[in-house]
Amino acid sequence: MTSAPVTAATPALLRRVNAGKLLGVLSTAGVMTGTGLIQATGLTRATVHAVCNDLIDMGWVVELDPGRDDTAVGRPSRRFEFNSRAGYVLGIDIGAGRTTVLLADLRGETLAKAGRSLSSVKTPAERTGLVHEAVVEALAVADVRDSQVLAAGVGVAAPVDRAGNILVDDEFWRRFDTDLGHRLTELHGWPVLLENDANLAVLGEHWRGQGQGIDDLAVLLAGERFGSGLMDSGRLLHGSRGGAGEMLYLKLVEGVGDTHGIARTTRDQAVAVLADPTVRTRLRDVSEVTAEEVFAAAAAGDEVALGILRSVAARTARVVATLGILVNPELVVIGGAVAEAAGQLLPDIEEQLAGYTSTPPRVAVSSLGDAIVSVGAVRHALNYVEQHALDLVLTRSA
Amino acid sequence: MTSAPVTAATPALLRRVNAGKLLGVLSTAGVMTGTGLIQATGLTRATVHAVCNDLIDMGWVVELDPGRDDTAVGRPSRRFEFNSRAGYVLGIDIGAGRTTVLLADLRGETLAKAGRSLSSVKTPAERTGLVHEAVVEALAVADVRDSQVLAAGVGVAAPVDRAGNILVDDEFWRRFDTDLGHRLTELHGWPVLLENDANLAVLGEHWRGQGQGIDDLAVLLAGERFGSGLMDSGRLLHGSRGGAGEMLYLKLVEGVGDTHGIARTTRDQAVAVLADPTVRTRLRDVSEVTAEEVFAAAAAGDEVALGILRSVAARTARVVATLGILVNPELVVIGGAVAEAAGQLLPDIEEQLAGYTSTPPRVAVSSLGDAIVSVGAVRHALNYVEQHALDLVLTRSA
DNA sequence: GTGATTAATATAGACTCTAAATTTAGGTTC
DNA sequence: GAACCTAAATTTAGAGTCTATATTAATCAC
Repeated sequence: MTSAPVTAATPALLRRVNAGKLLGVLSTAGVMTGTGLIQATGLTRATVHAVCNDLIDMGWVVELDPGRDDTAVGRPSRRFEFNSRAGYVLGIDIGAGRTTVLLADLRGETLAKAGRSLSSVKTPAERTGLVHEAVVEALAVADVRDSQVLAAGVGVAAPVDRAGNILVDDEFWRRFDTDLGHRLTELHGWPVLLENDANLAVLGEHWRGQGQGIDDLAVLLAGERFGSGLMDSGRLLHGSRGGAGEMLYLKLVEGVGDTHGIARTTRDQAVAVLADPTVRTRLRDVSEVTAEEVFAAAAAGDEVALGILRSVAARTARVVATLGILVNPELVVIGGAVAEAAGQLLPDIEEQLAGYTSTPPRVAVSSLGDAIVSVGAVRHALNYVEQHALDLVLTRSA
Repeated sequence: MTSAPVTAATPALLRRVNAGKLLGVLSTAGVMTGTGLIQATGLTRATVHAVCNDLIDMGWVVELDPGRDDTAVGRPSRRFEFNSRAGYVLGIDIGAGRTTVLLADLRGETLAKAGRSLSSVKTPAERTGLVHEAVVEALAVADVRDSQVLAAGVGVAAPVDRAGNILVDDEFWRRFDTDLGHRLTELHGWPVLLENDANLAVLGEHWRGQGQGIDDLAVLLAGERFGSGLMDSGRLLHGSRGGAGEMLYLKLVEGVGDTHGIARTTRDQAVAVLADPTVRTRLRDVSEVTAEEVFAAAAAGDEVALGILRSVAARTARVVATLGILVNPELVVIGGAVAEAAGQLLPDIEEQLAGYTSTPPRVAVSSLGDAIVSVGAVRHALNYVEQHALDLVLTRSA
């Protein structure tokens, strides 16, 4: 009835539980004394020391010179610190036009970043090759070897089931390498954890973005196409085929009609307006009509641009409303290529949103920029490492 | 890092874990021998016996006369059985027009059922009074006392947060007694677990309905108003203010426009059609136009009624499509007052659904009838009991 | 009855934790 | 620099839990 581990509970399980707890405290706190750990965990000194010795042997914890925290009375404490260099993780974003690789230590601090454009990619093999190049570059910058990488989180713009399989249902994604994960493992040896990009985005925002401390959270990737990642009670929603957060239903939403994101809609509307030669706007002066140009013109007071943005905001509000009502997050974070500029839209979006529900979610704009997916990928990899910490054998060279 | 209990793990935790595991096996299996439990849990005979003795002392398990399973060789085994009468639970559905109470044993078998019409209720106190009456009746029928009831699950048609608070945002619900839970606890003494009715419906379908074994599940209550309960990976979605599954977004969905359910829409469309005196249909013969009459007429081949149902099916398909795409359940179960009749709509709904997504959820009609919420309420109460089994003190009179 | 078979019971040992007594490594004070 | 103070480390004893193995018990077959 009560949930229980799969195997029988033997005395060794206690040590495992307590080691996990202690490691959890150490991984989020800084340097800690034995006494500090006693207070944080409720364990006895004898146990704390025994567990710490185990963790030191395993390589997860290092012991510093004895010392004290200013107040200097009594025998100096043993001081323990999480060994954030016991291993490394990779966070890889494989987008339509670009791949971004982050290398991080076990605290999630970024040690290196590398990227490659994928816009000219023709075959899956080419794409894998460029990802490989970026990974090699990132590892080289930080002087980290493959054997020290404990896991890699990889985000792709396709549904991914809970087992990490890329599910391709439409023609577009058939051009994608669904075996990407195995290829990377073959090349480098580390475990590859595939996940949908919007799902990783919500992990990223929950960890290091606007959604910190908010366990009912949605992220709306709003660049060229709308996509969303959903979190309820701190847990990522997946759906039966990895499709949770899929936005195709927008075709059925009045005033939306398709899954085009903010950037694309802004561009399309600008082009449509400019087709009328009598319309006067500074948008005529730009060499190419892009969303950025429209945002800039609006910021400069151009009435036509402002009108377009009002319309885009109204449309976005409807998207947020549907998500907000059905899934009921506390906060919806708007991310993706246009996130920064989308700040201009916020007041309009919030105003419109109030018209659809009396309990609208809060809306914020991502501060993670184009790293939103790769940061989430790092978090995804760290989750895996934390889950398996006591089973992993570290390469003790670190 | 690894999830761990709040308190420090002491040797007593092992016994707790193993007791929980053993109780879980016993509560789902029937009579089990010591050897059977050894195989099911991986524990040693010594441990199994020690734990069983504990559980017998606590009242959760009863020991039968030694005996054997046909194959008769060797010393007879001790035989253990989950004591499904160690306590009882209530499942209470408080709907707009009616309250239904189920009394069940700890295996979830229904022992008594009672109900009261709430259609003439004017005040919260009256409603509570009628619920109380129904509870008293159910307990009396099965000769169960309040002190033997371990928990009651209560479903209401309002958002309920994770702490069990009814959240009233609109005027309609202000007429509801948001303090209902405390009133019932005062009256009877047992813990009251409030939950949204559609959320309970999905628990019910997952437990004893069409959704058994399906962990990504949605239930669409489709009677007078659409409401939904969502489950991802076996876990109920709540949202930040208990609003997950809220259908108000349907106002924004083309071809839907409001949250009216199948019964109401069917009725409304029939009335609209009949307003044209030139239309010939057997619906003119009925004394009052109801959804049931339209379904019956359609079943009898009435073209006008069939046309209405096609339209209602198309509308319902859009509702299912939005849910199915965004949350991606494996199965959507249609429940509520019209569930049985809605079987007629299934082929149309499925056909339309295929037009909206290439990976539509399966659609089924609930077989739990009007007990869908109360059955879920029983499951909700049982979940609570299982969670707290080893902390509860049973009234040993049972 | 005697033997075979299966399970219960008893005993010894290992691992984990807590709790309390003892020792240690610094400071401070005179 | 010796005596004292303090907080932490270390040691020791004890209790709870599990496994593993040996012993005993109950039943059936012959």
